[in-house]
Amino acid sequence: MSAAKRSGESYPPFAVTVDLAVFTIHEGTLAVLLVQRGDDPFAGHWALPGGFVGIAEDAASAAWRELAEETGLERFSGHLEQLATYSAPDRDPRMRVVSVAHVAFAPGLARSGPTAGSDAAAARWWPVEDLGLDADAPGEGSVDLAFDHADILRDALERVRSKIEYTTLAAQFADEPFTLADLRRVYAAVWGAAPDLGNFRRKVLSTPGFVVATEGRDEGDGRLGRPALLYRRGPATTLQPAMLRPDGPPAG
Amino acid sequence: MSAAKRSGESYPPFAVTVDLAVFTIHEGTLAVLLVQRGDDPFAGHWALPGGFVGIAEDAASAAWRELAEETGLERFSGHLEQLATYSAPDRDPRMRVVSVAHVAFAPGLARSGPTAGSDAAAARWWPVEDLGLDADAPGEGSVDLAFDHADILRDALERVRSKIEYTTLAAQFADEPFTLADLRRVYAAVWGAAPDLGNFRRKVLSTPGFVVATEGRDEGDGRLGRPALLYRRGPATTLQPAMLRPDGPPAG
DNA sequence: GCAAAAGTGTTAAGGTTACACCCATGG
DNA sequence: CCATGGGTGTAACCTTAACACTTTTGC
Repeated sequence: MSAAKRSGESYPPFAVTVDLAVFTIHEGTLAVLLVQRGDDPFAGHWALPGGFVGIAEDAASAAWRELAEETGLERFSGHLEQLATYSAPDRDPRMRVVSVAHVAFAPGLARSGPTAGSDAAAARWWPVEDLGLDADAPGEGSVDLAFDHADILRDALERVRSKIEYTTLAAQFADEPFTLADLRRVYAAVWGAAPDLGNFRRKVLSTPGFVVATEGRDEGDGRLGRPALLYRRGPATTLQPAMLRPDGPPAG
Repeated sequence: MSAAKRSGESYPPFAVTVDLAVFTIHEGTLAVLLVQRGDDPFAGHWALPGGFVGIAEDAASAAWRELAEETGLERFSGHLEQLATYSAPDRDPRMRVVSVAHVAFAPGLARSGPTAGSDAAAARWWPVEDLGLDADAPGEGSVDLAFDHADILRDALERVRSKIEYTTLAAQFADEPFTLADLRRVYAAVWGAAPDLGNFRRKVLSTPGFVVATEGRDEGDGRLGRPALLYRRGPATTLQPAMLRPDGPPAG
């Protein structure tokens, strides 16, 4: 190894890809973008969107490029970050592929339709609860994903769930301007349980720069009840102390 | 892109390496293992140990293998985890290399000498404070590391510093059996500031499974004062709520 | 007025901070 | 008996959890 590194000898060639777990909130539930594979291996199975890293770009650039292609959005306004790298030797039967997985999320992606610029056979937003990721036994009632994408998606989900605990990224899921109830629904969708209303407002409003108030009120057409104040995302990035999930983070 | 993926066309070939940021506590300070490069590029510069990922192994296996080779230890008893992947196109002038960086730490590594099984030109433990990582301007008083290893090391340091906040991994830095003062010195070395004595003990002892008491006492030879009780690592992995650093985590 | 949704208050419990203080041991 | 390090106690403060309650709107 270092011998090869020092002398510039031959080294094993790899393909390097990025895979994307793109989340959005659609009709109150957390949804992830999946594409259906046309060819073997795993023909017909659903998979995370992704593609090869080009010879002159880094993984982050490749991820941004794929994101634009798959979502059909020129300017993706949300958040993208590296998750982890998956490198099991048998993860792709055709060749030796190392995948740098990324997590992305943004508001309202599901509205414009995912297939706009996608070159996949089919693409759709799946509510994560319909994927049966928590079930230990795959098969019944669950979608079995291609390659190791179920592992990646599980890790991505946990990343998102924990990240909104100690950062302000939840606001990235909300369409601007948003009400505090909208923001709370983001937490409810991602965590599966809503934080206490009163404590939630206090937390958000007492964190400087989490949200900034606007002049407007939520004057919906047929909506009931008192109109809520509208907010935009503020400059703050971290929450301290963290917002706690109603049931707490998983052990381990 | 996905066209290539679907049809099995040609793809850009990459070299994939692992780089290791291996930490230990040596004489009360946090130290990292670096190797001195013998050849260009960056001949004479210090670098993180690492090597190519083999064609039949995953990145974690490669990291464990390198760890054993570089530290000369057959059974590495500490902790190893993936950090992130670094993939800038120009990070290695010779070829297109993607590196999956890992973080490792264990107690007492510096005692046995790092060069035992290493194939590097030279290897030594560097106190992290001597590396000048915090300085924005490299050069004066700081070691300039090869490739993007200063970036990797900065990220690795922040990972370790934050990880001991909410996990019991600090105990992985301590030789068993250890006193609570030993464990507190781990936090002091990693954070650069010691947590309050009384609060620290209460926190550790009130977290079930962080440490387990032993029968023994610390009966040193020429040591002064009251002998401390000795503990071993317990089965717990997470701390909740987290142990807070004296000055708090960095913003951003 | 009534239902619905937004927004405010209140109190008990528990954790943290920042100390001061006491205990055991070697010289 | 004194220095040294180990170990305990405590009061002010802050945050959270879990509610009950009030306000504003549309019908």
